[in-house]
Amino acid sequence: MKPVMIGQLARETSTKVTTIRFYESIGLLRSAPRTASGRRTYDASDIERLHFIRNGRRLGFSVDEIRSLMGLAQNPDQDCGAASAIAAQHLKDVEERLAQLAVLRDELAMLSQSCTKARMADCRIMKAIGKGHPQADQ
Amino acid sequence: MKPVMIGQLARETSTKVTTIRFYESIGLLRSAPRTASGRRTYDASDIERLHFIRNGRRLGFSVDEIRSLMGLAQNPDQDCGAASAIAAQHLKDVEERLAQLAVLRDELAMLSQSCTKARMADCRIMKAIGKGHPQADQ
DNA sequence: GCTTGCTTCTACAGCGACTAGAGGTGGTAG
DNA sequence: CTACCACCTCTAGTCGCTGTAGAAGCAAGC
Repeated sequence: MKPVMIGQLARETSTKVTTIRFYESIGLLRSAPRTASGRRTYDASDIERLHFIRNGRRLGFSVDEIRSLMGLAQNPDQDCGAASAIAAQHLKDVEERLAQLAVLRDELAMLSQSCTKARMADCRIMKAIGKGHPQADQ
Repeated sequence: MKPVMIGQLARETSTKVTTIRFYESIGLLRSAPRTASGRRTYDASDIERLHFIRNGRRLGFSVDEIRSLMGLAQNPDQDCGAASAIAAQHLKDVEERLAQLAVLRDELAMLSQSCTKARMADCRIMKAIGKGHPQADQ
């Protein structure tokens, strides 16, 4: 019930103090009320909100997406179509990156396998990376 | 044989002009010799070098890794153990990211599936992201 | 009341790998 | 001669933080 200071909030949400201040500076968290000596104080709703942000980030949502989601939550009676659309789009993005990364991995695996422990000048890895033009000495 | 200007180099390597200048500024490309009027000129070896850089980047190597690889290539008689170590490490990193991303995808897929087209206030997606603390109104 | 040591404060710079823009010069084609 | 493009430099912005410097607040022990 009683308000906590920034360090306590940081501990409870596994967030760095500097990150909390950063979130405030970009308007993701409200401007926290201050004590007489200027220290930020937080209540239960701030903790909740920061949990939401951190979980959102952990799930790979951008700050802007999180901002949108929290904005949508302001209208509790609206249906959640917009929110689920954001989540669906994000899932699609992640799936795409996953596919790209898998291609990359295969390419790198081939590269690594091709190594014959040669001299640098004959290294297949170097040749593979340098491809695009056959080697022209000098 | 004849030297080319930056635009031509950009076209041949599918690189933006600004990126080429950026690579020069960070020492990834040499300081290109200039014409009388101050324009950069490039020869075949620059094209080759830039191909190497672009392919390396496409494969996800960091600029520093590329720098190291190109540095190693200066000693053509050394064996390529160091180069293949860089590649192997990078492959490992990619595999790790891939695994993390797969976990993320699964989590997001569950999230998306859980949507019941409810009011925002009852949205399961929002609740799942906000987890960490049960909702306390106000 | 003084010191110690932790927490908090502000303000700003830095990361990586570019990208974009402003504002200007050089060279050439019609 | 003028229009147009390619090129130049320099600076700032992107994203999501992280780290630093230097000052001040605050509780506890002596």
